[in-house]
Amino acid sequence: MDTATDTLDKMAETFKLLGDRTRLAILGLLREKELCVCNIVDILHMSQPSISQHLRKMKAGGLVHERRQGKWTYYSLKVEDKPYIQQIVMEIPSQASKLKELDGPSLSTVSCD
Amino acid sequence: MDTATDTLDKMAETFKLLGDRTRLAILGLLREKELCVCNIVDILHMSQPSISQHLRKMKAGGLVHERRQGKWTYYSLKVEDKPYIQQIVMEIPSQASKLKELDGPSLSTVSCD
DNA sequence: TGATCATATAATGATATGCTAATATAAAGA
DNA sequence: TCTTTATATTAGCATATCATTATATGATCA
Repeated sequence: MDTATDTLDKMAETFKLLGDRTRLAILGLLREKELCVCNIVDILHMSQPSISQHLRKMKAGGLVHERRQGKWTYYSLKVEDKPYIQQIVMEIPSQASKLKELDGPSLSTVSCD
Repeated sequence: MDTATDTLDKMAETFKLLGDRTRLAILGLLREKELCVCNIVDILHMSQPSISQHLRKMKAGGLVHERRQGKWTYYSLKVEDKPYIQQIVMEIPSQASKLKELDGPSLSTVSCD
């Protein structure tokens, strides 16, 4: 296996991470702001283990950064050092509307498309 | 499902296509020039059905264009209309060295990394 | 210390993916 | 027409992936 082969495999692994609707949605959310696991669970209406596993994979793949604070684990994008990945994350349709309730008064205003 | 959801799914499908080592290699080859199936089979040392199936998927996903001429089917990139995909294809490590034998005198010079 | 909250991990099952082997199609030439 | 060449398609199998269920860890607080 030469260097180009290694790079090809690494690229493929990264795109596998991006080839999932839920993970793209998470990246779209993290583009707006750092979030804890429970925020993402609430917003995407998915189970906690499922979100946790997606985040673990993306962390292993170097796409997100983890920060622990008390009971919470906060995740944020880690794409500054990866120009073409950053480009891709910018292309994800905005998830900003789903973040509204985090700033607003009530969870009852969550949009459920 | 809203429009953003559709787009998210489409993006995920595209990245699934890119999340395979063989398909990335094929795209890297097609970046250099249009190729027929048998060329790709020879260069990548993979079975004809496997390559054919990968090409079919990429054609379905709109990444490549098919042109039939006589016994041969030629494939080429179809990414001009997709800026961020085009960007990605440019990032694929060069496969140009593997194309040498197509211009050179003998197949015995094929590089097999 | 015991209870609760936030998150992680493990086990399981269903579906998806990629390769191979075998066969089908279709064009070109003898 | 028969054969060869190039490609496509199908079926089968092994592995990978994703969601769920159940359980574990670890921090906070009464």
